[in-house]
Amino acid sequence: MSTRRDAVRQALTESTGFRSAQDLYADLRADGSKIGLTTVYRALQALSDSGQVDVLRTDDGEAVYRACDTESHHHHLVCRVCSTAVEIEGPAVERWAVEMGAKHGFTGVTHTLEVFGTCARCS
Amino acid sequence: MSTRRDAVRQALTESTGFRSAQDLYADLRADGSKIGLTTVYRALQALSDSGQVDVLRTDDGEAVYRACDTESHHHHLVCRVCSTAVEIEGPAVERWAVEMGAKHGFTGVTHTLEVFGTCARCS
DNA sequence: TCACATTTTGACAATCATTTTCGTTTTCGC
DNA sequence: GCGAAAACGAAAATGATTGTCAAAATGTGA
Ligand SMILES: [Zn+2]
Ligand SMILES: [Zn+2]
Ligand SMILES: [Zn+2]
Ligand SMILES: [Zn+2]
Repeated sequence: MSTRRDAVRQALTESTGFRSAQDLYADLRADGSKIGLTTVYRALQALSDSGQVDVLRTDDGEAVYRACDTESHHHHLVCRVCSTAVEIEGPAVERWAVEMGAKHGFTGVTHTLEVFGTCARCS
Repeated sequence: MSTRRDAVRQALTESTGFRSAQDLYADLRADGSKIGLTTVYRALQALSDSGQVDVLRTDDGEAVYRACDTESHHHHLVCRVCSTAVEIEGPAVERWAVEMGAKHGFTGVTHTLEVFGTCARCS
């Protein structure tokens, strides 16, 4: 892994919430890095492809990323205000999704699930 | 509701799956309508604002819409190939999301949840 | 250390869905 | 019919993301 990619991973790790490529680019430049926007996008692409970071879309379609503690399947409880996120699990939901798919004849079932709210600090 | 908006709603109703604004625009023009792309976007905006259609984002961030049978809260089982969707419900999931939010001090909890798979016909 | 192949980088241009603008057309109330 | 307000649509503007391509960094064997 190159130095640049590590810088992006690092910047992401320093945040508890989800950040966009543009956010990270601004952060890195503000810290004095000469990294280019294209490189930030490439690093995030590689990191998400290898499952090292999670991606989700904001309401307006912008992609935001997060370096989670675990790489195993999980979901997020995200603050609508500051975007801070908590990793959560729901075994029952996992089962429900698969059952629902089977019930309607769907195969290769997967799912996306995010919970939003306003965190204690932002309330 | 104007004639144009109705045309958009109609085009959406004729499909069992999710369609993008661009898709609907192409469909309508193909049917001989002189509708403009801007109007399609405005109609979809209004329809989703009033809760008459559901919206979700594809992996590449494009917004896709669907005129569902019910306006009450529900989720979708979507075919990855043809985008056909089935409306599904999961009372347990609804409770789980709220509990999870409360457990971490989040207020005003909502959630997004979509199940994907390959439908029987597309398998 | 040196020449050369390979990978990474970043400035800039190109895409493409979506939004804005703004002048024109319809619709509505009277 | 008439004027105000709402709806339209063509064209320009936005803004995130991707493609291009030459320069810079890195690795490798001699
Ligand atoms: Zn995560
Ligand atoms: Zn918060
Ligand atoms: Zn299908
Ligand atoms: Zn729900």
